[in-house]
Amino acid sequence: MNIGEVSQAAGLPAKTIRYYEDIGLITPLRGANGYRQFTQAHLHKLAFIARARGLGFSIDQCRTLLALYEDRGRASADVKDLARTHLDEIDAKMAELAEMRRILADLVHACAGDDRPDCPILSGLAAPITSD
Amino acid sequence: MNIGEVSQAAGLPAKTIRYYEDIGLITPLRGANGYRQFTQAHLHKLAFIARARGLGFSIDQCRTLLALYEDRGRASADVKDLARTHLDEIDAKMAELAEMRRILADLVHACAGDDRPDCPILSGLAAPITSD
DNA sequence: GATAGGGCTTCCCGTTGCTGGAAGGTCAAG
DNA sequence: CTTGACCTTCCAGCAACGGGAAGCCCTATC
Repeated sequence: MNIGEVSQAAGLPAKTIRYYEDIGLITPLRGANGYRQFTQAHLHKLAFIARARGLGFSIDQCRTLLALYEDRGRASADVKDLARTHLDEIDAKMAELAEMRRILADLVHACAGDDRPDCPILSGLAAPITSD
Repeated sequence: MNIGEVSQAAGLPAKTIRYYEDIGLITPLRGANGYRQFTQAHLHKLAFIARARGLGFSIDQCRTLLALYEDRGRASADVKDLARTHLDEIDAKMAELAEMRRILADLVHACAGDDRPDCPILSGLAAPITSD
């Protein structure tokens, strides 16, 4: 397969696939014309990466996941550890966003949003909300 | 004030403040020795930016917020629009994270996490979960 | 006056994960 | 033979800084 075809099949832009080759995630063969040649195994790997990325795993985590995937002697505990680490990262991000959201929603709620200049949002940014 | 002092007072790394100058967010004066000279007004602006960044506003949004802040004739509706846009962005990110979290948590839950190689997490990544 | 230390300056590279674009080779169809 | 869709490489850039080098500046101490 050429890159266009795997791109379609894996749901990844060709640019991304070239990038993945650059950083050593996959290593397609080359045809006589210099075109990259992908096998079903390559496609399988790319789809694997695409899904892992879709779950928010970093490229480095994907690299580790791929290595575990291809290591038939792995312990599932290792995979689970990695996944749980990532789950914690997600939870941390969600908590951070929730906190932002909470404060921001309060400010938005307090703002009249009319044509007058008084704005609790700007005031809130100009000085932290002191509750005394 | 020198950069170290405002850095402390605004809670921003000196590097960040220099960067903000680079991109035109603030324009401190310069002393005879070439050192940046910050006024209380500069500090105020930096603290404003720091809080806006803390709420997740992009640099560009901060630029707009600053402009609105300094425009005494602004309409609070403009501020509210921007804030609401950002609120929507936060909601979108949270939804995306929640969806990742949901799937990932399922996979983690299904994984024994022992020394055997069978791993639903890897299987789930290798092929999407088909419920038929 | 020399020296040590801290703070300040600029400059340039690295990060993450790509994306866009230019300049050019290749291939199949008409 | 030409057109157009592929493919190739390389270079640049995004956000929002952070690290570190090389080199002034300022103050304190001896």
